[in-house]
Amino acid sequence: MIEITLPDGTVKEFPKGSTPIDVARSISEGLARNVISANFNGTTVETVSPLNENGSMTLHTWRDKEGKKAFWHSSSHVVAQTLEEMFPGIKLTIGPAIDNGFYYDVDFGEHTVSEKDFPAIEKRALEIARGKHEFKMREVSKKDALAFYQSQSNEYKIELIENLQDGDITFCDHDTFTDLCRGGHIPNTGFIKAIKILNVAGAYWRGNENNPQLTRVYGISFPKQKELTEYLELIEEAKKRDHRKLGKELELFTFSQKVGQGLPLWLPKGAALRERLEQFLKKAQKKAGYEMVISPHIGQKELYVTSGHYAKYGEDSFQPIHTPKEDEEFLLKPMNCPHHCEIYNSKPYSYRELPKRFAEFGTVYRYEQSGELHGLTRVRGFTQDDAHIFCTNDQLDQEFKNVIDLSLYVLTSLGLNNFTAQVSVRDPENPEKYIGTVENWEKAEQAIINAAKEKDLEFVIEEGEAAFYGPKLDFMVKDALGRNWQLGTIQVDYTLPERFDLTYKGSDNELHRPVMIHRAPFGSMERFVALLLEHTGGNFPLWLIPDQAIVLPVSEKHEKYAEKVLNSLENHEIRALLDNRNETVGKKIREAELNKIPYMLIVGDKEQEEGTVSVRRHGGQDHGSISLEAFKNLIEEEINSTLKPFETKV
RNA sequence: GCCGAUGUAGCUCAGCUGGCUAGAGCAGCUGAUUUGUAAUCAGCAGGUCGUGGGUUCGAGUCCCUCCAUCGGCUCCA
Repeated sequence: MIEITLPDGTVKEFPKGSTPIDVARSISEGLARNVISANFNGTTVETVSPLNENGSMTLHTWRDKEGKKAFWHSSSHVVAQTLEEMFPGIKLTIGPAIDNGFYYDVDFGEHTVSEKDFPAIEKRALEIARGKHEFKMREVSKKDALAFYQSQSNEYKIELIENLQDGDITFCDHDTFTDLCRGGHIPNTGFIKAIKILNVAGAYWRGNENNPQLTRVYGISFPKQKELTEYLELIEEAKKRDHRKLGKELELFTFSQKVGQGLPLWLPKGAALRERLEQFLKKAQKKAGYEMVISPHIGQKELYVTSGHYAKYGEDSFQPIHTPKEDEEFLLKPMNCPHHCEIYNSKPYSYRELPKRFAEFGTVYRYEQSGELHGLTRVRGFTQDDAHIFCTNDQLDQEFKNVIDLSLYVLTSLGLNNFTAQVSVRDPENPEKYIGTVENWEKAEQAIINAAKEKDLEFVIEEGEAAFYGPKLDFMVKDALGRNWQLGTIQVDYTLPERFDLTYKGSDNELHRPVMIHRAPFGSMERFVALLLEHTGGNFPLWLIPDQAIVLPVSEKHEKYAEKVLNSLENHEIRALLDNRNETVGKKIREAELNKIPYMLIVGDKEQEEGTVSVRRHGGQDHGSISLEAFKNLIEEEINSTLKPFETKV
């Protein structure tokens, strides 16, 4: 007998050789039917593999993340089998589960696969699934594994196997299909009731652009057809929140081929919205002891050679600007830090004056690869809500924590509560990607981790995601389709102060090197507005939205009164429009709804007589006829309930 | 930059296997209507079919170049 410990702590005895499904059956028949994946002593095991020792077990169904992973991974096997049948001679590489579905990277050789092939692939894959073929794992010697893939001339699998230890190699068989696989499958293919091939895309072998490019086939599968339908509907709904679509509809920003790709043009409503965001942050920053500075949009090439940016990005940047004078070169500024270092350098500092906190809404230009540009989230010209804090080593910890507070204030004030905090550190494999001493890197990484811990911030550590000059704490937010974007960032930097020879006079009357914190709570105005659009669907908080109210006169007779109302709103600093077109009230309401204007003020005979406005909230809620004073209070209350002032200890 | 797809009026889209002066709805303009909580009616105007080239008697439709956009990959100071 063996003892199995379940997640709730209970221990049950089973005959040696029992399977996770047997364990599930001991709990309930229903669970036994639904269990599709299991974890034994911390590793994923097959639901049908015999257990021969004591241990702790977690069972997974479609409802949890691990279950979905097994489900989608298994589906990738079925799709791979289908592709191999339909396109003989292709070379399979890897096919993992992802957050939403799975993919398989395939070298299609002579074949091409396109959207037209999807229905046929889906049909055949489902046929295979219906066969209820069991997934069976078996151990294979390294020699046999290599021989298997040599017979298929599959250099990719051979490369994978060569990096594995003999004895650790397993194959998974189902139906006629065999794949190199470390396991984690559903019991059989019959659980898969719906399969959708979503798209194909290029992907480099092992993620390296010097390697051959494979075709990545993305798909998703479900245990019920209905769930697939619902998923596809969800995607359609999400597309309606696409910031590119909303930005156009709400007249916030645009792009022009003539101006150039990746160079956003902010329209009046968008510019006003952005201005409001900037004011919001400036107010908080003032409280937090920042001083505003301004620096030019270009700088001498030497400036970026000093900072190290030129060596790192010079070739891939906008190329230098030349002047009538020979040998004179300027670069469009790709970041503000070197300028701020020189601002710091404009005078000597005593330790008593630190920290210095220089803030600037600095517009920068980066020549992003054309294929990377994406709406307002990835552009070539953008404005960072940048600031650089110059402080002593002793102040670093507190300063960093203060910046975390400010960043959290920004995110939560705007309702972006579903962020992930990510500590981005060096890639230990590629030290040549970074500048600065190992000692300083360790100090900087430790400072960030300590501050994040002290702030009780839940965070993940990502290796290789650091900036080339220092580690950072990033706040990641997902867009409507679930893609992760970096918004706020806080970075600790010991390197630039060295390179720019920044100093301060300490209490010991000696010169010391300050530490530098780079930070941007929004990240960039462009990306922040984009994510905010996708999260709110264009229904911005009242304090931020371009037009807060619109006055809708019932007929021409009420135009005078409507103008009076508008005037009064303006006097109360309520941003309002007047729709005095010769249209029906129904139509004006419809358009105001489509334009997502929060409050519609309908004025007709009744309101004119009583000196009131009939208030309709976006979405249809009726506040009835109330006085302008009451409406003003309504707006004020709503704003005060969402926009709290920044509290700080500084 | 790479792989794949897309590009017709301000917007959303139709235009079958190449064949008369390229269509619709919305938006716009003009006029009528004077409207009470998500579309009043009529008329008018609007496109060198992303760009340049080619094939053809004939190209929105087929082929090539470039540009832009979309989905990924790589990159992201």
